[in-house]
Amino acid sequence: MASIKDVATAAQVSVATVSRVLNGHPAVSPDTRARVLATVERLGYRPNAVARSLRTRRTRTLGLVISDVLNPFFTQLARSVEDEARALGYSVIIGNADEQPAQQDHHITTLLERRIDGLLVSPADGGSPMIHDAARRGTPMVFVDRWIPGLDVPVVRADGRAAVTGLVAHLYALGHRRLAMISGPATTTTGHERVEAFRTALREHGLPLPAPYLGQGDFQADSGRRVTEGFLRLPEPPDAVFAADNLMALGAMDALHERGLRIPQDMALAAFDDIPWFVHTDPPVTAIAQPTGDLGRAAVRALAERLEGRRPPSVTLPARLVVRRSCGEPAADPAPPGTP
Amino acid sequence: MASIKDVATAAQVSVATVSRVLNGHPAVSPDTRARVLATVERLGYRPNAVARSLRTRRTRTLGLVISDVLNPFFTQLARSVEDEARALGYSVIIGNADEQPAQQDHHITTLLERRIDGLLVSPADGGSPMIHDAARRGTPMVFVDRWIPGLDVPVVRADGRAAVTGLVAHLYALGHRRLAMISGPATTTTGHERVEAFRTALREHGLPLPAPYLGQGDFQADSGRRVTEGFLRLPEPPDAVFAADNLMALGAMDALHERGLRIPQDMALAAFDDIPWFVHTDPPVTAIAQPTGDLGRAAVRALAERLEGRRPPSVTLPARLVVRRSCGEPAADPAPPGTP
DNA sequence: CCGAGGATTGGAAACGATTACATCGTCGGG
DNA sequence: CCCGACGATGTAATCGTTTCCAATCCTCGG
Repeated sequence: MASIKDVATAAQVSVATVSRVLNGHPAVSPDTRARVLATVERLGYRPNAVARSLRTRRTRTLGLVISDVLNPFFTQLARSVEDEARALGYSVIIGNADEQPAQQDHHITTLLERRIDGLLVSPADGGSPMIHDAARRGTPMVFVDRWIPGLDVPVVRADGRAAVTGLVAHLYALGHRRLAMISGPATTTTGHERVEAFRTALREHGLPLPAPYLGQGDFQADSGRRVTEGFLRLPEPPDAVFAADNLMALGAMDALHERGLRIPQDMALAAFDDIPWFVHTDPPVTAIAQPTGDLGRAAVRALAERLEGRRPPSVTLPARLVVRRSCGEPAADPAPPGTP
Repeated sequence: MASIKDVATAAQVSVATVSRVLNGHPAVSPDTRARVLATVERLGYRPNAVARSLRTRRTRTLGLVISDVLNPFFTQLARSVEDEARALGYSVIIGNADEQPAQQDHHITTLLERRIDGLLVSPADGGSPMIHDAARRGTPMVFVDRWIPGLDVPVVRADGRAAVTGLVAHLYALGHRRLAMISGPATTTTGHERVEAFRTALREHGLPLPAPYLGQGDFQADSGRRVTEGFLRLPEPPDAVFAADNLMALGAMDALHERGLRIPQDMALAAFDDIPWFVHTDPPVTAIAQPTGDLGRAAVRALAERLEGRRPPSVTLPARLVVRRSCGEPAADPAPPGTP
């Protein structure tokens, strides 16, 4: 493959001049520029980003480590991250941790070896030594959605507490009193936070959250199914289940359908994270929607600021309740009454 | 950040020796090795993959250009590609074309500049000059799912024709006679091929495919909705619709639900591409399932072979019909009667 | 006791760009 | 008429590795 030297030779100029033309440096005479460009075209020359990065010590690449590509929430996030990054002139390398800390660390390692300019992470666990390490060494970093407490790293996330409160009120109003929850891993901030919000909201309505009504999931569909089956075996099963993410809600639906139970008559169901398919499920699922696109874009912008030397603040955006039919009657139409 | 030179100095050896230790070269004495490794550890040294790639002219990175990250089919594909690539020691950079040739070319350009070792593409259109160019220059390349005719590039894909025939038979058996289709862009091979398979299958049953019953979509949900609305405005609307991908099927469901029409009583619906959510929609959607994971893995293996200098053959795997309830009664259980 | 040959190790040349600095005309002002 | 400045270009160092080749030091057989 042709190198800058080949172009220089063919155009009868020095490599410095070719480089200047390619980088739009002003100090090049118009006809030299034209000659170089013509030669570039003729040889089909493509600059070698590897060499360029070695010299400039910048790759114009961002790393994004997410916990699960198959989760539509993260897919949408990745999508908006990529869009915004492209607009800012960056490429994105996505690493899928699959909710496994080991894989997450593998990705972080290779991303750092590749000398990405900055890192966007939604940590799969609370204490990855690799992330601590990266943060300590000053890798420009921003957390999205989930974060690790105690690190001086900006966090871009949605606050679902108000929406959870709204959801509990909604369930209460519909007559549900035995509310259960399928939680995410306690090691993730979102896993922990959503449970706390739920517990608090229940307390405000004078409802308990007995231990058997709090099932431990791992944000994957199977765990939702397993926990739901556990609920159903209880002497007094809950009459409403709140899943801490969309995949576990899916698992819960599986379990209920399998037993021939109807939603919401036999059991109400709600989920954290809204996804396009929730409109089409049977019944449509009431969910708490995060402003996913905004999260991704804000995270990239924050990271870009860090790369320019500034210290961007954390960003918290509101989530909102989207009422559909999986908790009971109302829902004349899918217009969201939740927080704005 | 510490470089190999720093390690060499600190360990009192030459950079050559450090490099040998790092690459597992045998000609290093055990205690030198130990000393170097200790130093690496102490300094927290991370090899610079950029410099390494410049020297070795390999990046151990594969590029994957897909047409739409939000489409679960491609997400799953990306997932399996990444898994297999990781197993083979490669990283993957994903580029999302969003069904836009311009964005596709942008991604291919930057991937080539980054000197990825090989390229996996599911082209968004039929004639991208950029792809032709890359192929002509000998970039190791493999097409997945979609391909561009006339290029000497291996194709890894699923053949849906048998399954489409099965689907039409299924619809016919259920009494549907006015079958319509929402097709993908004619410029994509899959778009074209699925229509032809459908048309052929109809002919075998003595059914016509009148022009108004063939709606042009673009593989995105909105187009499915739009085309379906068109069908409904026809003097004699179809009684069954086959969408050429899952997103357009989603759009079709939207359109039908909005008008208060029931599936399958008012209109049967089937889709190409099976996705986890089709089990939970109202009603569950009959679909043609591609062996997505196998496709991704086979594609990576083919590309890896090309990188080792061999010339892997194209691979075609069968798709199969998964009968659910969106076309009519039967479906005692979701066991697929289609092709094996 | 000597040279061959193996085991270790170091020196230095790439890889393909960017960029500080030097060079060389040319030209306008004093 | 001379000088400093400016515009256009070239030279060469540099980024952090890998790897070819040579040098060194032993060990051992003859």
